[in-house]
Amino acid sequence: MPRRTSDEIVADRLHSAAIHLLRCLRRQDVEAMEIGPARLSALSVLVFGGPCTLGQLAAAEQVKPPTMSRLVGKLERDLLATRVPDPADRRSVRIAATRLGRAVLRRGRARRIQTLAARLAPLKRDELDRLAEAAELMERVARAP
Amino acid sequence: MPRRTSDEIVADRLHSAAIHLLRCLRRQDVEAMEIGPARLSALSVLVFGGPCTLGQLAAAEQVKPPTMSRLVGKLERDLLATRVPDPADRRSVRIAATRLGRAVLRRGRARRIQTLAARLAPLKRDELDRLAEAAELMERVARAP
DNA sequence: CCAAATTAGTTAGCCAGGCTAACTAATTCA
DNA sequence: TGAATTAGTTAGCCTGGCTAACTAATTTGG
Repeated sequence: MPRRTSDEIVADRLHSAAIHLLRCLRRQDVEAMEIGPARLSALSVLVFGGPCTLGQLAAAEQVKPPTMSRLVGKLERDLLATRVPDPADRRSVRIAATRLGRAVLRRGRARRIQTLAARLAPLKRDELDRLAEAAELMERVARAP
Repeated sequence: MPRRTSDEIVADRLHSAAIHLLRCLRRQDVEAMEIGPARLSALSVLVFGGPCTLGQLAAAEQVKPPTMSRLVGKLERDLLATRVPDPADRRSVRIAATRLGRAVLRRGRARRIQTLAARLAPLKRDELDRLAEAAELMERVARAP
C-alpha cells in the first residue's frame, strides 16, 4: 500500500483546482449569459454526438433524468433543441439541437476561447500539453465504474 | 499567433473534464452528506490558513461577500465555525473554525480519499504525477489576473 | 390475450450555492 | 464634523443537482 499519501494529496489539490477553475470560467462565461454551463454541456453532446433520447443524454452528462428533463425544457424554451416523441417507442423522446442551438454553441465556444486564451497563453507549450493529457485522465477518472 | 486551435481544444476538454470530475466527486462526497463542497472548501481555508475576515475568506474562495456570508452562516449554524466581531475594526468579523469544524474537515477528507482512492489507484505513478502538476497549472490559470 | 411488471419521461418539491441591489454600521478623510 | 468609503448582511432571483410519485407505453408471463 504505497502511495496512500500521494493519492490523498493529489485528490485534494485536484478537487480544489477543479472547483476554482470552474468558478473562474463560469464567472466569465456566464457573464455573457447566453446559456449556463450545464445546458452548454448538454447542447454540445447533442451537436457533436447527434440526436439521442433524454435518458442517453442524462447518462452522457452523468445526471438523473429529471435534471436532464428540466435542462432540455429550457433548451427547448430557448429554441436551442427540440423534443420529438420517438415513433417506434412512444415512451421515448428524441432530442436534437436546432440550427440556432448549433449557432449558439459555436458562439459560446468562441467566447470561451477569447476569455481562456488570455489565461492559457502564458503557459509554455509543454504545460498546455500536460493540461490536455490531464483533462483526458480526469475524464477517465470521472467515468470510472 | 500559433496555437490558437490548441488553446481552443484544450480549453474545451479541460472545461468538460472539470465539470464531469466535480459532478462525480460531489455525487459520492455529498452522498455522505455531512457538508457540501463549497462549505468544505471554505472550512479548509479556515483550518489550514487560520482565522480571517469574511472578506478575506470570500476572496480566497473567489466568491462575492454575500455568498460567503451565507456559507459562513451555515457553518456557524452547524457549529463548524464562529463569527467574532473584530474589536479593532468593528465593521469586520473574524471567522474561525471550531474544534468540531476541524474534526469534520478531517472526516470529510478521509471520506473523499476513500472514494477517490479507488479511482486514482488504477492510474500509473506518472499519470498521478501529471494530475498533480495539472492541478497546480489549473489553480494558476484560475487565479490569473 | 390480458394483467402485471418494467421502462421512459415528467412533475412537484426540496436544497446548495452563485449573483446583484439595497441596506446598516463603522471608519476614514477633507 | 459631515461626507465618502468600507465591511458585512439581507432580500430576492437564478441555475442546477436530487428524490418521490406520477403517467404512459411496452414487455413479459400465466
